[in-house]
Amino acid sequence: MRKGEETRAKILDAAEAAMLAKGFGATSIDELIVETGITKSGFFYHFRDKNELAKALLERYIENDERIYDEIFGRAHELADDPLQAFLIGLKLLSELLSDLPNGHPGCLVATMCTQERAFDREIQEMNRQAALMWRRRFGAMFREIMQVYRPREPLDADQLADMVSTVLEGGIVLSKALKEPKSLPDQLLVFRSFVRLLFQPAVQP
Amino acid sequence: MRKGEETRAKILDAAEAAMLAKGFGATSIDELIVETGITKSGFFYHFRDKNELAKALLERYIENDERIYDEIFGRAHELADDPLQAFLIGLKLLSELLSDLPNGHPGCLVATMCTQERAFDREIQEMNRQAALMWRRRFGAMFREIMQVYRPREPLDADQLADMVSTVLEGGIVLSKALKEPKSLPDQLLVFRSFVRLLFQPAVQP
DNA sequence: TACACTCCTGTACCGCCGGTAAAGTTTTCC
DNA sequence: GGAAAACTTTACCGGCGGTACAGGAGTGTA
Repeated sequence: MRKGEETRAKILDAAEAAMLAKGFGATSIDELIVETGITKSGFFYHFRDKNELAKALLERYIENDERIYDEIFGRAHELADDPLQAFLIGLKLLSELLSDLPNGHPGCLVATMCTQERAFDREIQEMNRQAALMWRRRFGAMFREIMQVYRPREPLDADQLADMVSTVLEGGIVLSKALKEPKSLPDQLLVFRSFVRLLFQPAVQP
Repeated sequence: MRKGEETRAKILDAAEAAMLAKGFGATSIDELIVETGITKSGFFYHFRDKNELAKALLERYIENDERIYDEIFGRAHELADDPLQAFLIGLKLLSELLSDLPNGHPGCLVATMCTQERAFDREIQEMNRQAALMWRRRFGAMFREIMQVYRPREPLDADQLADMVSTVLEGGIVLSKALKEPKSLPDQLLVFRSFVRLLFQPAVQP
């Protein structure tokens, strides 16, 4: 039982790296079993087919993603009581974490599965949707907290602002990859951070 | 000659739709020739291999993309002399254009080829990079114009702001697809528009 | 009118890949 | 020690990307 999960994890690790680099279709089961040191039948013992693999992959990815956000914004809330300050600190911590990735962000599985949506079944598309909705709920709650203390200078919706976090992250990943500039992603996040600060901080001087 | 270009265009049309929907790997040449009403040999007469097809596809896509931006921001500059107003009008026009797409944005080829980068050769990766750099130059020039008239309230770099346009577009496309909410993309663009207005418009009241 | 050139079709073939089937073997855990 | 889990082995299938090459139809041109 323990051994099985280990092998499964090894397959998922290899698959995740390959899928993020080459996409779903270009990642062959054969290459995964070579990298994992397993036979083809061994692979199909763990996953009924490639779609099942994709599902397991996405599930694990989203869980990990949530864990990271929990940690970062949890830490941010320890460092500041004010909801705006906590959020700004969270964005900074996230930007620093992304800066520290040596080869840049490896890519977002949600995004790769969105840009290849018709290659996956409805269940996966629904998982993707739920992931995006969870991001909206998470950051939306933060913006609503902030709005109870600060009045935004522009009448923007908390959910739309929350979506902007996801947008900047997903867009920043794409741009970083296109430009081959890993710094772009953390930089874009800091630009967004400036916007948020500008939106909620009271106007300075007369 | 005329006939050949026509067939070529038909292949590219079918390929673009399929690639944006399913990705590169999941799009088979066989399905393209069925849709185009051509034989397999006929396909390989036009494109040496699948990578050649991808290259032609990307080239055409980027040209069209540039044309659209030329039109929209050209029109915006006709409607306002002030560079900030022109840019804000341009974003609004772009948002409206994206709102009018009945099934939402079909996806960005640059993004799909970035999220599957290792499936393509270096030439394509370089084309992608050049496309992102052109966006940066285009919007960077606009922000520099704006900055000659308005002082930003936060010390942000024109190129980073330019990249933010690409980020919001690419990220908005991903989010729209994930959420299955076509409105998200134009909405996110309008949120960004509010940020730009906030950044450059002088503070109201003492 | 003939030729050259573009734009294909037809046929036959190759190896990789996703997937199936089923029987057998080793490893792990209780 | 025995059952269940975790595989291996072998054999096979059809689809797909790609190659090779011969042939043919339509078109502009000398």
